[in-house]
Amino acid sequence: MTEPNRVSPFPAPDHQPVAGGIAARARAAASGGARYLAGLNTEQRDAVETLDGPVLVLAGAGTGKTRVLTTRIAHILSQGRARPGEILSVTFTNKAAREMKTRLAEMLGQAVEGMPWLGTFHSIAGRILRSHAELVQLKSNFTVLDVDDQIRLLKQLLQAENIDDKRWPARMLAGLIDGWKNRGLMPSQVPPGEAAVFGNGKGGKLYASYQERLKILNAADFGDLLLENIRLFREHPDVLRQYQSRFKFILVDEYQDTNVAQYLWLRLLSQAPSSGSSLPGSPRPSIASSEDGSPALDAARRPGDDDKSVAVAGPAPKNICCVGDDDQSIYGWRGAEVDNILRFEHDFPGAKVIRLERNYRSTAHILAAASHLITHNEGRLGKTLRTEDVEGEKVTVTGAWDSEEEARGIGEEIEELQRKGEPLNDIAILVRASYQMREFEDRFVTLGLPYRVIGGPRFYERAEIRDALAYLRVINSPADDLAFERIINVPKRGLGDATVQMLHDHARKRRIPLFEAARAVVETDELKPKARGSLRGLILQFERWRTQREVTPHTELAEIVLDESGYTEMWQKDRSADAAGRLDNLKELIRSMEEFENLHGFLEHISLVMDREGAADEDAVSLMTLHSAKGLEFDNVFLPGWEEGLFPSQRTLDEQGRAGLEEERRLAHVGLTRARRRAKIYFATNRRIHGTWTTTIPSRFLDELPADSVEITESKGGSGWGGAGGYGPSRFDNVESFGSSYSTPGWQRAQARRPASRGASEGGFQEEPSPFAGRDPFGGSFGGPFGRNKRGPLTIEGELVAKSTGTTSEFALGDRVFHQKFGYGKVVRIDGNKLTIAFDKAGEKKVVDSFVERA
DNA sequence: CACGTGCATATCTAG
DNA sequence: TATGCACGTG
Repeated sequence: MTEPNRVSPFPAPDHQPVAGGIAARARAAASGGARYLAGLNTEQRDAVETLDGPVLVLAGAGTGKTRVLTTRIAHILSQGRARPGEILSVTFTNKAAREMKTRLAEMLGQAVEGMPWLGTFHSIAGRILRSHAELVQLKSNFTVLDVDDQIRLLKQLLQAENIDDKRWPARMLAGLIDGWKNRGLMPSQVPPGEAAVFGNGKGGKLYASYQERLKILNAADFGDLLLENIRLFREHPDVLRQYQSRFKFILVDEYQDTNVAQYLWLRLLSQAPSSGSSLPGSPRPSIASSEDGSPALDAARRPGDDDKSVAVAGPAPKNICCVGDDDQSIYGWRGAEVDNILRFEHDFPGAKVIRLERNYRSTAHILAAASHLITHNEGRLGKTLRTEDVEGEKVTVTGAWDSEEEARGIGEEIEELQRKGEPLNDIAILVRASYQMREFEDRFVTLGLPYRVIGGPRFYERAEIRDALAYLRVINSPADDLAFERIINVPKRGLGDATVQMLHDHARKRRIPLFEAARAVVETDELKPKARGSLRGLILQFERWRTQREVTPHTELAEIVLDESGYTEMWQKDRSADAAGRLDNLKELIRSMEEFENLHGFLEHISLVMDREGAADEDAVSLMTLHSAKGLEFDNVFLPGWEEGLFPSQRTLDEQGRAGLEEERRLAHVGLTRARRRAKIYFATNRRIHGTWTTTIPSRFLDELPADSVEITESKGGSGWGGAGGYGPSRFDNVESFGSSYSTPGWQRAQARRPASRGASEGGFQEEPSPFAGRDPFGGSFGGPFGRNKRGPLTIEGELVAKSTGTTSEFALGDRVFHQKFGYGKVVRIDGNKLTIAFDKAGEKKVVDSFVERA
């Protein structure tokens, strides 16, 4: 604080009073000659310093996007252009929001408590909605429904309408409704043709009644958080104006992923407060009349002014800055509109477009491969990434006979890297579809190679977490029917469908909540004595918990509830493999409750911000889908499964045609650009699809890589068919049948390298047993594509275990053990540090002893 | 009502 | 192949 006198004009932000104020600290930092600007390149600096008017920052992969965003915020603050509470900064994921907060804190020197409007689209929209809930027929304590609740509710509606939910699954309707909401459509705005496709023309009506039900339940789904927010703004211009003048600056991360609803929301907020009367009506309005008073933040207007005086001071500039990369738009299927970013200059006239093209992440070869690949897309804004890094290793392309060999090859390469001292944390395997992961998991388990799966079911989507939350929700609001219904018979209490149906009927007739209905029904003889007693017991328990709530801390209460309800016991008794993990999750849930003031506060935020962040300290290979890899980077990246049908996915091609292909290509681009030093692509000639082996052809994307940056290598795990590795015999040999696409230099070389003596050129491998089946040099089975001897005698696997210690195992034959993935089992064979275990559920498996513990 | 069996089905997946 | 769900039986 070199200039303490300048601190006083800045009242602490309205929401989170912070001693010392971020703005003040930022400005103090700035007084040292804007140190935060040092180290930025010209474009980055331009992106940070262009504060007035709309700005689109096209930030290619690895060009320092987050850095620009956070520095820009620091810059705004230090220039005194706005207070922390006047900057709206939106991201898609909690993770991204957290990261920005952390980086900002580093930059400004302390925890960032004072950025109340930095968050995800949903959390911010939800927060605005809560302050004005009554204007959209909700109460401020409305519940945010998760997908499960949503489905349950829709099922009820389908039943009421007598629609066969087999022909018309609730899931499908949920998808449609979600899609409509993503596009900003209220029930009345859905094109009649579209509404009719579901349930013999009842789709639109169902959507409408679903919305009605939500209001009655005082609930909103994720889509509503934005959609209702838009409605709020449209129907109450005064409220809109309030936010328009509050937010002096808007920043948007990953703009290419925004959907129409988010676009509309941003557009409303980014308009000047006084022109708020002309509201967008159509989903894609163009902003007329904005050239007039665009930039011009009056130099006289300092942030010391309060909102009111600013509003009077004249039209606020549309200081919106969107950062994104059209080449990384991979969520089209989720409603994202690449169009939003492609049309930015049109939507925000006078916009300045800044391209960040200097890549700080990857070596030249990797970057060349990724850039060249992506040029095959047509609809793009166009960027040319460049690097000053070394050339590095070429991108490798390796063919494997089948997916098992692929996994073996990658496993071996990883062990080689490991021997060279490469940390496993710097290695990732990125797959197109999650089912590809299994093969790698199996392989790593046998190798004793630590790995972690990123993505998958999110923490709060897990059944045990939602069950636990449902108990708490019922305690918190007795009228939460969906929660009550969820746990009424969990654990089993003998209260099945019949009972629930009865309660429903009663509740509907009397127009009372289910819980209320239950209370009434137990006083009657309508239920059998057993069910009645059981239900009464449950009601009494809830009433007791509600009383306890007044005197017990909420974390403790949660423990009591889980305990007394028998829920914990239910999982303790469960002997399935994941039961232990579920109990851990419950503990984790209770631990996370500590961060909140009370039960109510916890529940209000839970569905929006719960994230599981697994223990990441351990050194392990990361395994994830390409989608969940976005935003991450690793030194070494393996990209298996580059085959037609799988990648690009046939289904995407069928459903989306050319657009689908382009999105798949962007996915490939994302995959490659995750790599800092090594990118290794694999494809298999044979892959099992739903149980049957199919011969595949290499992905067309391989042909789109620049020959100069690619090296064709042999599979390291290729001992399977004579150690030759190379390319599997397939119809692929018949180049003519694929036209010219396989005549690229890379392929010619690939062809040339193939062992001619193998003479495996006649197709038809799908039907005929491979001539090489069983011919592996170790005399064992090689687990070829025909599935024989899959779990045969000791194979070469044994030799691949790099870290066999030679010490004898601490386990004895017959020991009862537990394994994270396979559950409980008995040791039936010991071989050094490798155990063969007969698992109760998973059958016989060979694992390394460090992966099991005594049960 | 709880449990077992048979059958259809099969991407990616934020909030 | 494997999982989830819808139905039928004990």
